[in-house]
Amino acid sequence: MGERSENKKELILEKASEVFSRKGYLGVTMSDIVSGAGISRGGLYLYYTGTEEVFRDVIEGYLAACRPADPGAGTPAERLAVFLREQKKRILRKKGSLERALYEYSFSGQGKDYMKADFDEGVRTLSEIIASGVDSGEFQSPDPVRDAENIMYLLLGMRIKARTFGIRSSEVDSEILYMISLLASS
Amino acid sequence: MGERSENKKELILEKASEVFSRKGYLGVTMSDIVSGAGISRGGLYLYYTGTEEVFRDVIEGYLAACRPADPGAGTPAERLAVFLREQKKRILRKKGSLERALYEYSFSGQGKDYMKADFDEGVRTLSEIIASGVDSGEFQSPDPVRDAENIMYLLLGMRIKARTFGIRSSEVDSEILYMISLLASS
Amino acid sequence: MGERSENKKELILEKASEVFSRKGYLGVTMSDIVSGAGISRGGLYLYYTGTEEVFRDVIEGYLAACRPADPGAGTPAERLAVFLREQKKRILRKKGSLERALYEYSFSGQGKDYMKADFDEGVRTLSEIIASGVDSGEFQSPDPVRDAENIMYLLLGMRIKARTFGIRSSEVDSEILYMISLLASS
Amino acid sequence: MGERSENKKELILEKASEVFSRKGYLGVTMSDIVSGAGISRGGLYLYYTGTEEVFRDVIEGYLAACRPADPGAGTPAERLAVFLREQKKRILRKKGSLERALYEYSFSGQGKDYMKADFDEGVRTLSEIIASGVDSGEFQSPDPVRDAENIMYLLLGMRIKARTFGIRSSEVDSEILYMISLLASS
DNA sequence: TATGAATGAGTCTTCATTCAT
DNA sequence: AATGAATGAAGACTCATTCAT
Repeated sequence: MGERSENKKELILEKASEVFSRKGYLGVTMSDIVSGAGISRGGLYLYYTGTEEVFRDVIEGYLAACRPADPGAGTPAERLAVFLREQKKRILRKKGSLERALYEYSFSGQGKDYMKADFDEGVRTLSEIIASGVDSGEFQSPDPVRDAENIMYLLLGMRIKARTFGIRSSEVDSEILYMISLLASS
Repeated sequence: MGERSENKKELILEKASEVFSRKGYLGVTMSDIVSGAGISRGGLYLYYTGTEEVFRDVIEGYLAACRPADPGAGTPAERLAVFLREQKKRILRKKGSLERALYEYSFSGQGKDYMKADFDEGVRTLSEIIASGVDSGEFQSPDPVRDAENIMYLLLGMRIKARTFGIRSSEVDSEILYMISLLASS
Repeated sequence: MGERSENKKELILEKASEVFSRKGYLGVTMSDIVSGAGISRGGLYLYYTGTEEVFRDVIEGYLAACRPADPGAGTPAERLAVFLREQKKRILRKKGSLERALYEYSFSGQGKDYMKADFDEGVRTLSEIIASGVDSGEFQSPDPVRDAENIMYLLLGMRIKARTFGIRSSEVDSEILYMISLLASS
Repeated sequence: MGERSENKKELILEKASEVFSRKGYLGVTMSDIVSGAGISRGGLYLYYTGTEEVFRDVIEGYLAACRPADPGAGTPAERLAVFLREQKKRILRKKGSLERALYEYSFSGQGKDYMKADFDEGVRTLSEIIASGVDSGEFQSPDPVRDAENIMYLLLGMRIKARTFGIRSSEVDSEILYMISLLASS
């Protein structure tokens, strides 16, 4: 029955993820989550005390899935390419993207700061890749952390633009190439 | 009478601006706007049909005030400095900032796309400055529009970060110096 | 319109009084009060924030109406008779009695202690009557306050009995005669 | 099995008694009873059909424990003293007192009338003690039943006062001494 | 016997919007 | 042009009760 609970939670999260993806965070009601999740109004409260709690589970799953962008293996250039490819996917993702919900939640200022964790994690991974690239002579960067932050700002900006007035795949590519060109030791 | 109406609208917008600044877009109710604006519940409907219409007037004023970043005079380097100084102010602004409301509104996908207009406007101004700098030999840039977009992404990313998990003045400065260094013809 | 508000409040209190009288305090919902008071669900909240607030207004009116048991004029024996006659009415009252609601509210321990105020008020009035009777030689009482308390306990006990398993008018009379006989200076 | 059932019932009643003592009758939910009684939600329904049925078992045990106030032996004065000492205990009892729940239940008018049975039982015991005291010349009482009822009203009033706005031990003593003094054949 | 997940009705509360004045 | 009382439709949450296991 712990088993059954987990299954139910899975179902709820699946539906909830779809809802948060479609409606963002602030506009989502318990009813929204309930309808279609094959569960009753009251039943949802057996698993979650409110929308925020549901959202936390959903967003943690989402961010965890976004994260493993660094294989940890390969040359720095390869690792960077993998990282940026994943980021591009995240920027362009239509279905199931929780970016809007994430921003609405973060703006609301309540609860955990997933955006900060996400940003910091990106900076950490990226600066490590850049630093090792500098060591190997593949990259040039007077300040790997600064360059990592710089790239994260760019990616953040593109994610926002993608969710509001859209972005084309080619635009993302263009920016990515630019980032790489700056790091490439000429 | 038309006169008096305009005065009333001014009053409403003033209060509404404060409310949207504090609570974002989605969480604002007609009551929020009414209370303190010196107008009655019903009276608000004589001027606006709902929160969205109020918001549109508010945000248009806000964005207009953010815009005049290019004096149009001076050397390209000076014009760029002015532009970026204004952008920095906008990023760091605490009181009266409508960034959160703007993003929530844009995410919601209804109505006019203020973010696109704002972004495009920035790209236009900036690319023009860069292009003239290239002409004068002050700047180097193989593709002024691309560089302008690049800078706008960075600025957008910083605005978001500032509203969610905070940004320090020195971080903004660091990024701005970096942008300038890239443009400077070495 | 202050006028209209007051009228509306009157209407609400009238209906609410009937409801509290019939269902006690704990079982009463906002819906109970709303239905029949000629007001909408939401409308009630314009006047009261919840059942407790309504109850307070209702019970204060009720207790005020129960109180003026002492005319303050006449001989002590006459004043005592008047006081006890009023108390008897209160004990036997069927329609509109708020005793049950009062006890449920007092038991719940939240908010103001109307029972204590009511009891103390009774002791005060009664002991004053007895004391003046002792002065005039009509009554004998070694300790007027003690006798007043004694009588209030009896009355309280009878009120409770009346609301739970009933009391007959003759039983009340019998007890009242007994009280008087104890005070009468033989 | 019947054995085991009885054990389960014991457990339920123990916990339920604590709950009713703390929250009265009307505010108690099945969840309240279930939690801590070491029984499941559904399991409770195997023994009881709802809170009222549980309450009936609980209150019957409580009243039975309150009752054996008359040892049936000793002089009438001794028996009276024992009776009143037990009543005083009941009035002042803090932990485990079910008076509030009893009144709430009785007021609600559903089900058996425990208060009546309790009151009548008291009158019966007391009038019998008084009558035998009159026979032996220890007491004087023109109407033992009337005096018994009188005392029961006083005790009832004090129990109520104790549960609502409190009573001091000395107040109870004072009233008890008064009762005795009235009965004492001068 | 026993479990505890699940249901759905009921209650509280808020809010956009209307309307008589 | 202006008021603010009033409405009714959501939305959040709780609870007695049922039911598959």
